[in-house]
Amino acid sequence: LKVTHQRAEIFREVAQTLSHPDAETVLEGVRRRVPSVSLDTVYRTLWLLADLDLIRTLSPLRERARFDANLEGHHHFVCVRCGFTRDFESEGLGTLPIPAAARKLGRVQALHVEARGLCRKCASQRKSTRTHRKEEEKR
Amino acid sequence: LKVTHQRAEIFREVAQTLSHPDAETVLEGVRRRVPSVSLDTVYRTLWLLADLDLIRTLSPLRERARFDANLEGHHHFVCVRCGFTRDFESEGLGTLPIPAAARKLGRVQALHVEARGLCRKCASQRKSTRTHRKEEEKR
DNA sequence: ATCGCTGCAAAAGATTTGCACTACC
DNA sequence: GGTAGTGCAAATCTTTTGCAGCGAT
Repeated sequence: LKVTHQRAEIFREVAQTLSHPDAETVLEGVRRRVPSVSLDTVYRTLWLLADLDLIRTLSPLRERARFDANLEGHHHFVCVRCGFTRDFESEGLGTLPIPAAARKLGRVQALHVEARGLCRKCASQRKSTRTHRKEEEKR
Repeated sequence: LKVTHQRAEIFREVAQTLSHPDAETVLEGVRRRVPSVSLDTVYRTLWLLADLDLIRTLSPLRERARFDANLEGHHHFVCVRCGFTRDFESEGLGTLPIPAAARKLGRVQALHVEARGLCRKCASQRKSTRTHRKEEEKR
């Protein structure tokens, strides 16, 4: 597992910005220094770094758009292995004050809490592959 | 703006499940009752319903994968208009107890708070189009 | 010489769009 | 008859994969 020029620059690019860039944006940045890098190397490297836990993705899953008809009770439990997602409600969370640090960044309209972990099923099975959401149980 | 058979069934499908389905999954469900519906109608209808605020998407944005090298301070401010996203930290949020309702769904490893709202720039401009993240400022 | 890494090009997957057809007021 | 909604097929966009060449051990 080598620290190549490309890999170093790709990591540097993500590490040095505050903007949570997507792959395309990382590519633009890296190309200023390494004009020959290709988008697929960026993807490969980003997921590699994520596997090594050197970076994370914003959303814990690699996802397509998902929809939700529950307009209340806006907190979610998400299984980081299989994508199982359910709403939950909590008194305590409903009344959280908006943190000052968040307010500095803009006008906050709502706080959404995401509880990440393993659903019951995955917690008992524990394998190690990164799974995709087709395995999610549906009700 | 009509309530067609398809639209009613698509809404019903999302409203009746707890699983936050993606478009493909909605299609499967609706097809049991309306075999002729097509995937593009499902998409069109889902986004229509979202525009009407009858349903929501799980993530506030229509997004591609985004990456993050900050492994601490895991809370995010997200501008629902332009996608501007920044970390923020907060003492209070770090010590939140894990809600019992979440614990029922699985083994919770961490709570992530997302503060949704309008960034400073969007808060001053206020237009009404759904925007995409290319407009995000990058630093 | 081998093995992993890269770039290219093509493939795959997800979502959107153009267009002609249908249904309804 | 006109307008909005649908289905189909093709287009687009994002991400992944196969493969051949390259570079470092």
